[in-house]
Amino acid sequence: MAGAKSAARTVTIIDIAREAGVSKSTVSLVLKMSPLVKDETRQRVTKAMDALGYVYNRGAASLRRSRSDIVGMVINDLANPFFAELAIGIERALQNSGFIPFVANTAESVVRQAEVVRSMREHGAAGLILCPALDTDAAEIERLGSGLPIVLAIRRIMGARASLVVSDNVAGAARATEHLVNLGHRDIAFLGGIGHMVVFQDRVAGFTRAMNQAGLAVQSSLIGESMPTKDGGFDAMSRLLSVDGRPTAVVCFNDVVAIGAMLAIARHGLVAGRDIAVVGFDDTTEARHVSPALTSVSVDTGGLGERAAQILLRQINEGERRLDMYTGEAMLVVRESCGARLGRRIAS
Amino acid sequence: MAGAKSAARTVTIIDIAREAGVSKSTVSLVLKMSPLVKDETRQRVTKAMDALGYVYNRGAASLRRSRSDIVGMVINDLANPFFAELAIGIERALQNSGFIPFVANTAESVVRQAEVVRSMREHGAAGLILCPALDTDAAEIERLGSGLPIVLAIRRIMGARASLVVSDNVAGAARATEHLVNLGHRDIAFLGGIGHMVVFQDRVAGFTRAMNQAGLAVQSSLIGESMPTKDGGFDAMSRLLSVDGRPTAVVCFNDVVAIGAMLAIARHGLVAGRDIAVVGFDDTTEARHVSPALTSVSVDTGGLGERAAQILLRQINEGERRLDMYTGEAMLVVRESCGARLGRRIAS
DNA sequence: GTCACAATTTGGAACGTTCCAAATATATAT
DNA sequence: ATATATATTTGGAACGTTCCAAATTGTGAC
Repeated sequence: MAGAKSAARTVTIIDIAREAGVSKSTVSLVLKMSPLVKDETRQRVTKAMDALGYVYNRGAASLRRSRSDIVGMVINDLANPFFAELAIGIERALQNSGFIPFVANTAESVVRQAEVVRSMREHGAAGLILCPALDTDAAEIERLGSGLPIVLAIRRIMGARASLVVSDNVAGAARATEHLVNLGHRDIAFLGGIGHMVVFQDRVAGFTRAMNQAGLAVQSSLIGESMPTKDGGFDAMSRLLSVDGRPTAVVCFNDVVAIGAMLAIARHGLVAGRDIAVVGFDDTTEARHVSPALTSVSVDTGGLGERAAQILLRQINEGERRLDMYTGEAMLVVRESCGARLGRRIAS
Repeated sequence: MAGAKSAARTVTIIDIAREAGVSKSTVSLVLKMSPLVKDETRQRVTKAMDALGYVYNRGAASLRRSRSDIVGMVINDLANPFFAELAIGIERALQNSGFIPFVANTAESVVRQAEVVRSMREHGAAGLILCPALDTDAAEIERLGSGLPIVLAIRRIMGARASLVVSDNVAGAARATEHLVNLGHRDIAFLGGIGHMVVFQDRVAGFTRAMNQAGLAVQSSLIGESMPTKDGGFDAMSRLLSVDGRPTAVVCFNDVVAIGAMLAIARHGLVAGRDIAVVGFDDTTEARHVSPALTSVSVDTGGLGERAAQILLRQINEGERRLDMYTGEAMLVVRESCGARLGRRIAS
């Protein structure tokens, strides 16, 4: 169809102009939907455009207008469903904004992170949504972001001057803990995550607050750090189980840790939700899929992403210098792994 | 630090030239690592660059050279860990190629797919890796891709003129089926997937071939279509279980379907791997995380992604018109859900 | 037919880079 | 010193768009 164009020189606005018998300026006006151009002209131009198979050159355009329609989205671990959901939320919110996201995965590498951010800047990104890699500090953020609007998502970074979208980790962990307390648990452990992550600190803080409010002490032996992965959760739980006076319930750093922990529980011949109550954090889709289904703190991941996008857009469009901060609500979703559904209350 | 530049006009190659006392051409040479420029000059220039905080404008560059370093990556469902892994594989292979991926999620919408592809072309993408949305046909591919190198991943599309990277669905399904046959199963069902997906057809073909080779008939009642989701798998399995003469084993369209099926099995008071053997397809990370661990056909997802990227790069760099096709090997990974680990052979 | 005004259309001159042909500097041989 | 070759450097002229000020066309009133 359409006759084989051989040499394939790119079709430009000027070719269209010639074909439609107008000037390039007019074509440009048509392109930007200007109300200035007469209807009949507009039609002639659009006809010429798809006759020649024109494709708009955004690069050239943003060179001239010196602003682009690209926003960067830098994710520390796309393989993690939690961050994938976040990314999708961001994309959704960007849908009709006139901006298009540039996604990159850093795999928790600060080096790679610097590379991709640099590349995004070189491509003229108008702003950045960043889920910082594990060892990113405020100085690094400053270095990376200098000048362009940037919103940090999920991982708070002490001292960083940037907008922020996080979930209410303290309240969420507290709520999960309270729930376990109400079910009659007294010996409750916190499992997984590494000490220098702010998210970890926040969640432990919530845990501790709820424990104290219930008049319970938090012994340091009941806070078991680990990598925030399934294997980490498995190991940490195994350690906990091999010791006398094991807890009757655990609040986990996140869902993957919780799932690892449940595996360890099963490996010890115990049943999660019956012998030991487990609750996770983030409420990823996996939480629903494991068996027993995981009770988890839901943070409306997609919603956080959308919010991050909105904040970024506002910052870009209004040239706001003010830093924004949004804390998403955390709700407990009760399923089976905490034992509540069994009507069972495990006394200490 | 670095003194507040107020008006923030962008720093260009020309500013650098002035600062370093050379011409813009020289700066350009430095930028492209040309061996032509004298070492001492090069140093002066680089110094000027980070003194002024220069950031390269790739847009302008690719306008002039009329080729960009962007490749598009269009994924039908990023929330699905399988495709997320694929995406990561692609990104990894692109890492040091000088190209940077532009990722977009279509959420199985053909409309959205057309939009994002268009946007990528407007941004000058040099090529495209496309995991087509569900209802994409050859004509649509033609429309979208016309002109630029494009490789289709995972989902084959009848009649589409494009390079292709898929896993060996026929052999994989056959292998899974044989395994069940060897364990003594006679009544084996195929579960999940929808009839007009080519992937479905291929996997059913492999299933049928293996059954026939074992002298077993495939009754149509034993092929249960469903959406390729957890819920779909749950429903299809439930249907199967409520009927007399239920199968003793099921080959599932993919892992999510299998996980849904296992849920249904549990709901019926049965145990997957003991009462009914289940095998999945794709071997996503989830397969390892469920309990009982899911036996699945592994397709080296990341590897497929890398291969797709390689093919695309070759096509771009060598301007090859020839269409490439790669079929990734499919291996069975035996875990618990098929019962093999129990040493148990379920007689029919 | 002329005037004033609104509605359309239109040539350049940017935007920040690369590329080419040509200029200049440096080294080497005479 | 001169000629020759080699190593560096350098002005434009693109690339495909937008924007501005100015030109052209159309309309209605006189």
